[in-house]
Amino acid sequence: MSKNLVGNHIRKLRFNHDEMTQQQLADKVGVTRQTIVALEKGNYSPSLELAFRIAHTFNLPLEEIFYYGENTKQ
Amino acid sequence: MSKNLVGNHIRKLRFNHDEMTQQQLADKVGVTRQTIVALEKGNYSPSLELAFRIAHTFNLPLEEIFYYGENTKQ
DNA sequence: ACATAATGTAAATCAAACTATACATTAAGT
DNA sequence: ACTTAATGTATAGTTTGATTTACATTATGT
Repeated sequence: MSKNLVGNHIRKLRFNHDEMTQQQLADKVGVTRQTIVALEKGNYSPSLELAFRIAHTFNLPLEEIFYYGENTKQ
Repeated sequence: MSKNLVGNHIRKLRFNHDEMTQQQLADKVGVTRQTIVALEKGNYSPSLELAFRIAHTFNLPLEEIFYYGENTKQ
């Protein structure tokens, strides 16, 4: 329950960037693959710190990856 | 330990916005005053969800309030 | 001098992010 | 047919964000 209000485009971005795998992204940002899986599934929203690291990895502003709103899908 | 790598301008912004008190900001974003205190002190970085709510309250993009880097102060 | 509002600090507890491990499924290569 | 890489799913456990409560300090107003 307690639905997550933060969505993201991580999955899409992985494929736009070199077909990066979940494991590769996990390694780059310093978390486990399970964390990436959970984020892509939308199970929970990341810490701000992790969000910054992911944004940095994709060379994008944080708000182009993560979005906040009632509508889960943007 | 485990120093926090995310800083913010919350305190500055409170005074730029109507001299908003910690309690008022806490109420607006739906947390307790202690959470605001801890954030201003830099004790930890907020959840991404809370970061979005704070940014929304100040009508600013998230990255103008929160920043990531070795240098704690921006 | 007294009251009140805003802030600082601290510690116990709760809730959510994140880890670790494990196993199943699908697709691609040899 | 077999192996390997990538992904899906699940669950118990650890870490850390956030709450709650409580009390101290400083400034302002009366």
